[in-house]
Amino acid sequence: MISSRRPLLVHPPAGSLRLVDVLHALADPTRLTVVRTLRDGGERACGTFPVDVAPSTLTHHFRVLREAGVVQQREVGKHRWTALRADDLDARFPGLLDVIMASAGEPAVGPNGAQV
Amino acid sequence: MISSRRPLLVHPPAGSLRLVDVLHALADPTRLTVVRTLRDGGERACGTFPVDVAPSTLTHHFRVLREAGVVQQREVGKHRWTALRADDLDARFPGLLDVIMASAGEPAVGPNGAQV
DNA sequence: GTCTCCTTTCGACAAACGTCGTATGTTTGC
DNA sequence: GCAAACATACGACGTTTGTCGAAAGGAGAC
Repeated sequence: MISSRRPLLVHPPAGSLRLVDVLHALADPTRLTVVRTLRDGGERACGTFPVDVAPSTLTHHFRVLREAGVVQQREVGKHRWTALRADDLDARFPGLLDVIMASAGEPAVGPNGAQV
Repeated sequence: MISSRRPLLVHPPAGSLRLVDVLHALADPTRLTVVRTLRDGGERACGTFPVDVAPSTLTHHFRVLREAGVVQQREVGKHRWTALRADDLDARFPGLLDVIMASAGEPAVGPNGAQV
C-alpha cells in the first residue's frame, strides 16, 4: 500500500465555519500578518512569511488558522503551501475578510496623530 | 449632575482603537451576544442581557468590550447603562461591525441553540 | 546510499482567559 | 437610619494561549 504520508491536514468544510473561531484566529498580530501576506501575494511556502517567530510557533499559528478555516495547506515535496480560503470565507461570511483586511491595512496611527 | 463618584470608566478614544483588540473582544460567544443585543435593542442596563453567566463574569466581559472600545458605559442611579460605540467603530474600521453582525446573524446555530 | 532542507511534534513555560463565589460600595426605598 | 437592589472588585481555580528549544521525519539532492 501507499506509505501513510504525513498526518492528514484537516480543513473544516466551508459551510461549517464558525464566526467566533474566525475572529479568534484573526485576533493576533502574527496571524493577521500571515493572512495579509497571503491576501497580497497568494499561495506561499511556510518559511517565507515576514514574521519574526520561531518555526514551531509559526506552525502553531498555521494550525489555528487552518482549523478555523481561514487558510488551507497542501504539501508539495518538502514544502507546505499555504493559501487563503478567501472564497469559502466570503461565501460563509460575506465581506468579512475584505473589511478586516481593509482595517488591518490602516495604519495604527490615527489621522489626528493619535498613537497606535 | 451627570458624573458620578464611582471609579471613572475609561474608554479609549475612537481614533486609537486597535483591530486586534476589537476582534479579540468579539471572538467570544457571550460578548457577541451582548453586542448583538445592544445592536438590536439599543442601550441597556447590565442585568438585562440574555446571557447565562454569573454577574461577576458579565462584568468581566463588559470590561473587555469597554477597553477594546466596542461599548461605552455610563452610570445612572443604581444602574449602569451600556451602549454600542457603533459610530466610533465604523469611523475607525468602516463596515466591520455591520459585517460581523450580519455574519453573527447567519444560521450558525450550535447544539443548544447557541449563537456563533 | 547519505546528507541537507523544510516543517512538524513534543514537552515546557509564563501569561492570559473565562468562570465563579464572596465581599464591597452606591443608590433607592422603607 | 436601615434594608434591599444593582453592579463591581477581589481572589481563586482550571484551561487555553503564545512562545521557545530540541528532536523527528519526509522529500529532494548529492
